[in-house]
Amino acid sequence: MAASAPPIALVDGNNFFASCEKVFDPSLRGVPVIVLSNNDGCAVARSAEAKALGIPMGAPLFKIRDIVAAHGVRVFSGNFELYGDMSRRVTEVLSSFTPDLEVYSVDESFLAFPGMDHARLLDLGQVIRKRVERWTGIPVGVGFGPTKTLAKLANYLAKKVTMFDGVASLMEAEVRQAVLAQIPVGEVWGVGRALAPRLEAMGIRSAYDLAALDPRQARRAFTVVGERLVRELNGLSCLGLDDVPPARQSAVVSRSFGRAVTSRAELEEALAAFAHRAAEKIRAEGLAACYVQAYAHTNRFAEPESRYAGCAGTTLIEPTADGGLLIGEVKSLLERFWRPGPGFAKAGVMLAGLVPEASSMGSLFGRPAPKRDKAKRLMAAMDALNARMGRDTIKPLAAGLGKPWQGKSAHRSKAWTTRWAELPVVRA
DNA sequence: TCTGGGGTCCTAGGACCC
DNA sequence: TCTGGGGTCCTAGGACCC
Repeated sequence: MAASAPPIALVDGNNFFASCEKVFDPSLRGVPVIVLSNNDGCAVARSAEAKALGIPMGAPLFKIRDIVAAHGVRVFSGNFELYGDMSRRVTEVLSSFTPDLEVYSVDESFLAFPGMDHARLLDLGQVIRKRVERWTGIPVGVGFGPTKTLAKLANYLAKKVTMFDGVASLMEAEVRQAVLAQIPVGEVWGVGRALAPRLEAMGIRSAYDLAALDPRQARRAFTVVGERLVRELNGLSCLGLDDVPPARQSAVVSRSFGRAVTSRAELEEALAAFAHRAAEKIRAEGLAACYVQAYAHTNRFAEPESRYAGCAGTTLIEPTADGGLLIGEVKSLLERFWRPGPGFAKAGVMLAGLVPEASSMGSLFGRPAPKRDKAKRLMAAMDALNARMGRDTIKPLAAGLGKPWQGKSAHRSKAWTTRWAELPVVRA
């Protein structure tokens, strides 16, 4: 056999958001738990017990009220501050195993183990599971493969097949031969809603069928994405491990409203709040934006005749991360697409064309340097205070005090780990 | 009554230039 | 009558991911 590719592990949290809630509330053990998206809209995480009740991923809460009531399902509003912090803790534990780590999402990381003996991988996987669970309280699954795509598939098996006890490996070609035919093609990482039916129409039903496709044919039918899929499934690594996260290209802040917004002043306030938050995000990464866009639309499930979507964007004279300036921009953008009448259900602000702040050296037409520097110091002071005292300790008035447009969040748990006032209390 | 948010990559097609 | 070809850049939109 050719020198095989170094093992890659995919480690991910089981039912991550639901597990985070369980860590801090012992009464949730053995009980069905769901976590809702923003605005208490859909179930975005389900504990094993909730899955067993047949609650589908992404189910709108109003459609599962009956199941929730009948089985005493515990319902939580998304507490993303908590999940973010728990995610950071899990990553910290994982980095005790290898420096070669890519944080792929809030609940998933790829880890590389070059030179590791394949025979020892399953044991290593169990050690990882135990350490993460003991140190953070979060149960995880581990999948090993010579490529990211195969590591993802192995992770799928680790969860799906009880016998694997949370750890599986697809390092060996013979194992893949035996197993891939059992996996529906739609489970392959990168095969989504649109691609799966097209593949099935071609008679490609399993991961095995897809792996057997001629890469050139895959490219013709499904672009380079398809070709890469086929190669990755055959153990040829096309997707490297990014241990340094690539610089972000855009930042979006958007929200669904708690109720339809019909007042222009309210919509303007919401957009200002989003612009403020988006500016905060890019400042935290030392970036500045060259382009800003604002948008708002009515309920996307409404009758087509009554729908309206407005959107406007502008290129900035000089890159900026100044919240005050960006708030001014979105206000004038709103002027371009505002329309009285429709009740807006959701709005958002996008900052794009992000560049390192240091490279924004101003322009002939930009603001004079002293004014710009003053704004910069103001932003830095605000960020420092908010970092210490908690988000929105201070914020621009334009971003609103009342927030009548704010989404629903009726079942929020505490920010147990990130706010002093909400620290759990232990009684002996 | 009630249906998330935040990203990336890829392609097609138009504008523009030589 | 006849009306190039190729490259680049930008944007919009689709698909995918979690």
